[in-house]
Amino acid sequence: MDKKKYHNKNLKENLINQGLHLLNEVGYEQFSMRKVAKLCGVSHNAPYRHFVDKEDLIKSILEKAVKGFQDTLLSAINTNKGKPLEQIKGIGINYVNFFVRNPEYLNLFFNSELKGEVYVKDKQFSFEDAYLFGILIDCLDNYYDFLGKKNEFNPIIALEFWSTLHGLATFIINKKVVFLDNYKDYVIEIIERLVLRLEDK
Amino acid sequence: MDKKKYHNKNLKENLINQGLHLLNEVGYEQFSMRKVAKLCGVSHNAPYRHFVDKEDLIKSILEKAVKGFQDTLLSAINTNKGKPLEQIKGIGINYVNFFVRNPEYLNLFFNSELKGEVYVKDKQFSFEDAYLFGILIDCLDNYYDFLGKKNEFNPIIALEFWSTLHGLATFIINKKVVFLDNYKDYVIEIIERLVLRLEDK
DNA sequence: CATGCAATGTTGACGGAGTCAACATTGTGG
DNA sequence: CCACAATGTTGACTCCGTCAACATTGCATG
Repeated sequence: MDKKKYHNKNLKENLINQGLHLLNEVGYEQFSMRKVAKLCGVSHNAPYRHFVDKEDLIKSILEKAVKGFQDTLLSAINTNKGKPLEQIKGIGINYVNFFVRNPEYLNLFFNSELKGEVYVKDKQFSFEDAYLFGILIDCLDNYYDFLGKKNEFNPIIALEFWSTLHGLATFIINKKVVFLDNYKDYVIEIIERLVLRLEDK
Repeated sequence: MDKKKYHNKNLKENLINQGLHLLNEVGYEQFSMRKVAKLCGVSHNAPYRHFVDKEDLIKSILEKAVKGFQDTLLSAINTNKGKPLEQIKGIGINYVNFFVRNPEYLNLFFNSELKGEVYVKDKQFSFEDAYLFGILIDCLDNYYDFLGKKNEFNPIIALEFWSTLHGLATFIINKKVVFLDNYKDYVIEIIERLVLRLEDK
């Protein structure tokens, strides 16, 4: 084919895709610019024509990975249309599941900046990354609307909900908590405790 | 002094201390075996007489760092003797504060294994790392005792409490949530919401 | 169509890193 | 006192990120 061509035409996209695979396979520590270049059948310096440095490439890889994350959350919404409570539970479960299946991303998503768009600006605080939590917050907001008390929605509730999911995912991935049978049941239990409180106050 | 001596007598301890400082100053990414060796005024291979590899040295550094973490939590207990509720709140605040002041440790503590001693073994799940959460769980257990319903203590409550704190710390450190004024007030608010539920059920 | 420049890719080099092997020094127990 | 284990040094190897110099390609402009 055109494998031997000097100009690749879409090397940039290739680097991102191969980089994504490499990251999943060997993890962040073993990830290297030169390995990605080799996977693309290109010299060790070719990537530098498309990314200013390693961090830049990784950032692009993460943007793609985040899309997968968002799809996971959105699927919980789409399979529970008209049932906002079920949507919330589904998002919680899928949030944890995603990181259990892709543990490498847990740190990468939250350590680097990605796109730092402000999502919600409250009088108390602001959520700084629409990519990562926009869906969850919209969903909670929607639930309050469903309950007929839209104006009672307090962003701090979203923050607490989100924090709990995230901590839980962290501990499960790193085996700080080991569930003796399927962990999903306990994730659901915690989510239900959280949801219960949403109604209360 | 005895700087020039061939045998250092306590190089191992020195490597851990200098390594701790280096880790705090330059972060995990920039941390290197050779830099630590240089800080100790020793050849680049001397550390290998005391640690089998880089991971081994870092593990030792973390064991020391965890002691600082535990001290932070214990201070909340000691300054609130006889007031278990205040102890819990204090632990929550100090937990978040510790990682805000030492953001490097957030990932290091929870990604590597440290000492994987099982702390609580329940019929549902087990907490696998006494170092990291033993104090918090004891404190919650103690609070239930104080309330006169010791047998109602459900480990899943500890898991939820702990997860929330951890997620919160993660988001604050990585600026996913930016508090417009002092973040501590909001941490307290979330902790109080958590504590409130401890009494309920 | 020619040509010249920007975009893209290659080669080579550099220093920093982890770690292995061979060697040097020291401290200690018999 | 001496042999051996413990500890430290030197040098080498490979991998890595990245810079500089050079090569090739494709496209726009005349």
